[in-house]
Formats: sequence, structure tokens, C-alpha cells
Amino acid sequence: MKNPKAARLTKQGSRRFPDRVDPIVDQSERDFLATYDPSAFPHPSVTVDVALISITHQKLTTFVVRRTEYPQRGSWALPGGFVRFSESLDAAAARVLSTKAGLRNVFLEQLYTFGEPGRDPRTRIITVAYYALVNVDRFMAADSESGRPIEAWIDVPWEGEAGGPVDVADTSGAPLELAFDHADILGMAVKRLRGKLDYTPIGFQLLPDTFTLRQLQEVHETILGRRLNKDSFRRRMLASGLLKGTGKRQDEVGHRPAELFRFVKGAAV
Amino acid sequence: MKNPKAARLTKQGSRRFPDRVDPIVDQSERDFLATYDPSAFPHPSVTVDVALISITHQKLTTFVVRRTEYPQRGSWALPGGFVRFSESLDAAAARVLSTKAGLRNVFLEQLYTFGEPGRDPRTRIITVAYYALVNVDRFMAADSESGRPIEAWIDVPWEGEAGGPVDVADTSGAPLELAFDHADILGMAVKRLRGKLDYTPIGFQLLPDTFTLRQLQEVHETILGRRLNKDSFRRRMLASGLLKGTGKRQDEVGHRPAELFRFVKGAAV
DNA sequence: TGAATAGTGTCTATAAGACAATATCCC
DNA sequence: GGGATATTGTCTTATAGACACTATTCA
Repeated sequence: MKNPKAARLTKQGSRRFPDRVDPIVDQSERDFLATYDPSAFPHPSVTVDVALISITHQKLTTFVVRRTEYPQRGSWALPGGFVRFSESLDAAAARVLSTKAGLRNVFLEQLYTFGEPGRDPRTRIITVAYYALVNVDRFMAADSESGRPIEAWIDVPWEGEAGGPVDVADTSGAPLELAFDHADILGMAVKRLRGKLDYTPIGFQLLPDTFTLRQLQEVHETILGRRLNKDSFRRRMLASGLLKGTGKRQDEVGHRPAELFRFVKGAAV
Repeated sequence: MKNPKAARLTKQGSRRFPDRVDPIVDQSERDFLATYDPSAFPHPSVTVDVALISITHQKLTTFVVRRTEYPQRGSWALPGGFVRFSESLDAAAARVLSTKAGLRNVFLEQLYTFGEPGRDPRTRIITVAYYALVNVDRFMAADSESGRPIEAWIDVPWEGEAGGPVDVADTSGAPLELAFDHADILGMAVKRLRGKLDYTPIGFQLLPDTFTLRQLQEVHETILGRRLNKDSFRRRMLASGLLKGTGKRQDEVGHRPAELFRFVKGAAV
């Protein structure tokens, strides 16, 4: 064995990686590790949880799966799973989304890492939360191999970017009890969305390929939880250079049809 | 044993928590765990790394510690450490800051979680990165029990919020080689700072208790990496309600002294 | 033709940038 | 007084909000 310090690591680690040394190495860390008993202090587990966000019926919507086991059996959870040893965090989140919702090539971004020791009553589980955005068609097509995923409407009890947990209800309006700290994760996702909307073209992720200016405005209003000035919104969007008119128009709308626009690739997302 | 599934968990875990069950429970997760060999797939380790940011000599500055062990011996690293089993992530970051820099009651916020499988050559280490802000006096007083921490000047090779790794140099201008992905962590910290500056009073964290408008403007300019319009900056700050004049003035400045202001508590940070 | 929304043009209020004029300190 | 920066005031320009008016589709 090249390095005697390996013996201080977890048995698991030392069996598999006899040559590895302390990951962060300075004196105080070594002191800590010298007195560190891996059987007394097992490693935390690491999971990813994904808040899949869409807009249905003019409401912010997410995708929850009913828990079939204790604890919190019967409550609703975001799709999640363990991070595998040789898999990046992004890849783990994409895998969860693919496995549990059948979705690939989705806008997916890391949100925040939740690690309160008591957040899961069984053991220490640190979860890296992600959020994903899909338009209503892809959202409705999302399915789960594992149970009865449902569309959950998000009710945000705070304004602006104050932040905090949110409430969710099913499509009949009945409240859904969220498992663990998933109400906080969803709240963080809404806060992030509101913050990013001002300076990134994130709203397009929630719309079909072509859309009208009013549809885009409704997306923004739904995310922000407040009405926007129509004239100003229109001017800003057209001036942004992010939209390109298709020349085509809506049809069968019972009034003058609006022009359909498309998102122009190239601007940062 | 109440639950037979516990036998599938890691040996470490099952010794300590014989009754715990699968953390995220649905069919596909159970399928995964049923074929999951804990000795073949050891848990990732979890650390925190803290980018301690200040402004010295009109430059963005951070605090790095020289590595005394392989790998990357001799390169420079952000202070970091393992997350203990019963310690929150925030508490771990505060502990690192206290232990390695002697700083308490510091502005400290979670930044991003870095978890590429190859980011540490020894084993899988997922790190939850934090950033902390202190004014120059506290920064200069920061010390480490473990080695030779130094002031490192940050050179940001991109504009706006483009993001990406940054370079660092010592106070003589000589480049410092950063360990692992710490250049990415610092880059993320700068990007976050630039983004937050527009709508949060984050600049006050980098200044002494009282300060002039020009000093505040210089902080903003240093963070943003570009010059700001003096008149407009002054008007915006005074109109924000975040500043309160103290009636006192600078002295010994060789020109007309400016009024000293104080940050008004109460606005969100 | 009427209902309903799309799209255009104009006016006003507000904020930012530019710049000039004055104030106040130290030397 | 001279040098230097603070502070105030004014003008111009860009953008947001408000509102009136015209355009186009379907029923």
C-alpha cells in the first residue's frame, strides 16, 4: 500500500481504492480524518430529485409520483433516484427524467442542493435538486413506469422572488401532500424561474415550436404570478431579437389571428 | 428486522440503521436497488468547498491554501472539508470557514454542486460549493491553522455573465495553479455575484460599516468588471432606500471629503 | 355586421447618460 | 489660491405604461 492513510478511510473505500488518499488535504483535515471512525459516521447518500415544470390550464404544473412505501406512504414526491458512482449529477437527473417520465432532450438545470440532516427520516440523504421545463404536449405525454404520476398544480403563496415552499393540488383542486422537503424544492424552482425570466429566454421552453406573442406573455404572467403590460411586453420581445416571425398565423380562433413566431437560436439559454 | 429490504443496503448502513428502507421508493427504484451491489458501487463522498471572496487593491480576491499532498501537490485549493453525517451543508461550510480562515458570522450562500465523476482523481467526490463575502479588513485577518493561505487575485477572462473558469495570480502577478475544478467554482462565484448585484444589496458585504458612494461604486465596478456611470449610480443608490447618511465625512483624503453612508437593515439580502 | 383580439401610433412619466456649475476639503 | 473630488442641477435620450385607433378573422 503506497499510502498508509488509506487505512483510515471507510472499509468500503479502502477495499476498492487501496491507494487513494485524503480528498482534501491539509493539516486540520488530516486531524479530522485521523479520529474519524467510518462505522460511526457512515457517508451520506446522494440522490437527485427533478422538478419537472410545465404550464397547463394557465397554471404552473409539476409532475409527482405517489409514494407506495413508508415513510410518508401515500404522499407525493418529485421523481428522484440515487446518483450512481460513475455518473455525473447532470446525467443522473437526465436518467431520472428519462426513466420516470419518458422524456429526453429536455431543458434541465441544477437548482440547489438540499441536505438538512433530518430531511429524510431514515438516514442522511443529500439531494441535488434539478428543474426541467417542457411544453404542455410533452408534459401530457410524460408517463411513469412505476406508478400513477399526476399533474399537480402549483400554488405560490408568495410574491416576487420572496421564496419559500409552495402548495400543490390535483386537477380537481384537492390539496396534495408533498413528501419530505419537496415543497421547498418546488418553491426554489419557481423562484429560480422568476429570476431567470428577466434576462434569459426561458419561456420558450414551455411553448410549442411556434407561438403567438400573447401566448408568450401568458407564459411570463403565469411564471411571475402577475399581469404584464401588453404594449411594453410586445415591444420588448420584438426588440430583443429572440423572435422571428414565421409569416404564418393562427387559425380557428374566432377573432383576428395573430402571427406565429419562432424562437431564434443563438442567444444564450 | 422490520423490513427485509434493509439487507440490500450498504453493509455500513445496515449495521447502523437496520430498519431503514429505500430512500426514494417506486418500482424502478426498487428494481435498481435489487441489483445494486454496494461493494461494487460505493457511495460518493460529499464535501463542501468555500470560495471566500473579498476586494483588495481594487481587485476581486479569494483565499487559497497550498496542497501538501498528492494529487495536485503544490497547487492551490479553496478551503474545504467533508460533510459530517449529522451536519447540515450550511453548517459544514460555516465550519470550514471558521476552522480554516478563522471567520464567523460571514455572508455565506450555497453556490452550485460539482459532481463530475473525474473531478477528483482518487474517488468519487461530490462537492457542494459555497461562496462567502467579507470586507478587506476581515479578509486580511483571515488565517489558517493548516498552512500558508494566500490572497489570490481573480482574473475573469469573460464579460457579463457568460461564465466559465477564471484565472488567479498571487499579489506579485504570478499565476497560481488551482487544484481540481476550483477554477470553475470560482468562476461560478463571480457569475453569481454579478447576477445578484443588480437586485440585491450584496456589495455592502464587501465594505466596512460606513463607506462613501464612490467606494460602493468601486465595489460594483470591480465585481462587474466594467465602469459605471457615476451620476446614475449615485441616483439609483440614494433612491433605493438602502443607504442612510451618517452625517459624518471622510477625513485626510486630500480633497473634499465625501459623506459616509451606512447600509439600512431591513431590505432582503 | 358584431364580437373579439391583433397590431400601430402617440403621448406621458420615469430612469439613465452626459455635462456644467458650485461646494468643500487639504496642501 | 490650486488641486482634487463631492454634490447639485439641467438637458437629452431611451424605455415603460397608458390609451386611442385601425385591422382582420369568425360567427
